[in-house]
Amino acid sequence: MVIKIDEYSDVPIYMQIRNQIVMGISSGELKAGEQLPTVRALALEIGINTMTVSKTYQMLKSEGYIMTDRKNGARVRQQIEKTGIISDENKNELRRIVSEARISGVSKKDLQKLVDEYYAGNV
Amino acid sequence: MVIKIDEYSDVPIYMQIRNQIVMGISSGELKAGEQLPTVRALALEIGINTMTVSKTYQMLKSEGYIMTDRKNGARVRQQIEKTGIISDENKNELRRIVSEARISGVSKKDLQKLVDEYYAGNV
Amino acid sequence: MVIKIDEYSDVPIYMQIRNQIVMGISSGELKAGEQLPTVRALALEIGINTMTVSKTYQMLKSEGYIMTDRKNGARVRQQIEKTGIISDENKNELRRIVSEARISGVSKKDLQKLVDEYYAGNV
Amino acid sequence: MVIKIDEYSDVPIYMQIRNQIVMGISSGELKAGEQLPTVRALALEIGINTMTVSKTYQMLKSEGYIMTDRKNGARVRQQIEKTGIISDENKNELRRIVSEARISGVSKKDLQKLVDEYYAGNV
DNA sequence: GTGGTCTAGACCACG
DNA sequence: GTGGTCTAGACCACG
Repeated sequence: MVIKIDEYSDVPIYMQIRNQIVMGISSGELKAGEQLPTVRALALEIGINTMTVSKTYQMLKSEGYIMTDRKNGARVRQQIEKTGIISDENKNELRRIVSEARISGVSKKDLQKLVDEYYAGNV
Repeated sequence: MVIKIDEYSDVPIYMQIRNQIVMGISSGELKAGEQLPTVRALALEIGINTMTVSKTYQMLKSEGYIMTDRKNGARVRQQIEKTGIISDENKNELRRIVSEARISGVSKKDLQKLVDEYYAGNV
Repeated sequence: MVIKIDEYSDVPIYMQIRNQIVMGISSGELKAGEQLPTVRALALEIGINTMTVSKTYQMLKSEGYIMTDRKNGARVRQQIEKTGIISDENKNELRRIVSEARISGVSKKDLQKLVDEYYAGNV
Repeated sequence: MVIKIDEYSDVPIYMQIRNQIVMGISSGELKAGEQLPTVRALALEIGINTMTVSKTYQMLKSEGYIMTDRKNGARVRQQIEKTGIISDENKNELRRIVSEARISGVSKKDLQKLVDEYYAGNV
């Protein structure tokens, strides 16, 4: 899986990586149990500091998306907890995005289509 | 329209206000041409620095949501440009949210329902 | 509140600080809403790097014990969520400690007395 | 006695094994003088490196929980020293756990009940 | 070889 | 002035 950093983005690098990995898991590009690159390898590949990647992995770990062990590096968790809940923060963000789209004249249908695509993972 | 600041949120205050005004416009709570409170009044009401509100208004203006004139203060724009486009940033955020929801076991139907509600503005 | 670091401990520094702040909140030494020292001030006082203190504050924040904002620094949260639950990790640790104490010939009464004291916060 | 490794835990494997053996001794599941599996056998059973088990046994030996001889392998010690003392580290950990539980709204009674259960060994 | 921790130092946005 | 992010570099325990 290829991680791409947008250096002009306001989203911190460690968060950009985190988001792409989460989207990779959701789309199936990253399978359960699959090995992630080592901290050093990913840092080298992206051209950033190992601490930054480390921060990403610790975040993903505390969120329950991945597990790390010193022998094998990081792997996608086999069983990610299915709470069935959308966080208040994400609801708020979703509402903001939908609102902005609506004002810009985007139809509800187009929005729904986008959600469909992202949910299916064919992006 | 009542603005509520979440002091626990990581979203900067000026952005929280901006988002609530945008959502107000989308839902129809704020009509086209409607007067917004003065920077000073809003700052006083929320209990924050006038600079922060000023930053919000400048942002809303540059985004084309509101217009300001010396006589009447800030008003919601009559004609907000309908580009029919969702920004790449918002698409990315939407995809992230959908991905996280999907992994958490939220059904596509529930997601679509949420989008419906936010689009309709009955929140 | 005075933070003391044991440099010979296996517990990471950021965790030692975190633990002492949590115990301070529990004992009432740190009141709800009370200001914590700034990242820089605490780092200087303890003689460690600001990053390490920053890590502590971010952890306490994500755990819901404190809140941070750029204007006022860090403060103990007013409302800490009362789940009424002891984490599996803590249960395991507790069981380990009780087991070791029991083997060493510590009476159950003495253990209970210790729990009493720690619960009351008179330490 | 069955040893179970939690691969998601931050506790090192050699420590997880050590803790389970100590808890086994405390609960009576492992009797004084009882034979422990050989390093090789246990490593094979758990599916880990022999070095890791070896580290566990060395630790248990230096702590006075087991003794090893060339002929019989490792055995639970007949006379484990009853100092009647809880180490400062364990006291600190206990205090941390009690503090976290208290903040979470766990009653002292529930905590004491847990200590009772762990002390009795009916877990 | 792996992730985890820590330092010294820097720059940034928010307010 | 505040917390947040990032770098370059180092050392450590685990396995």
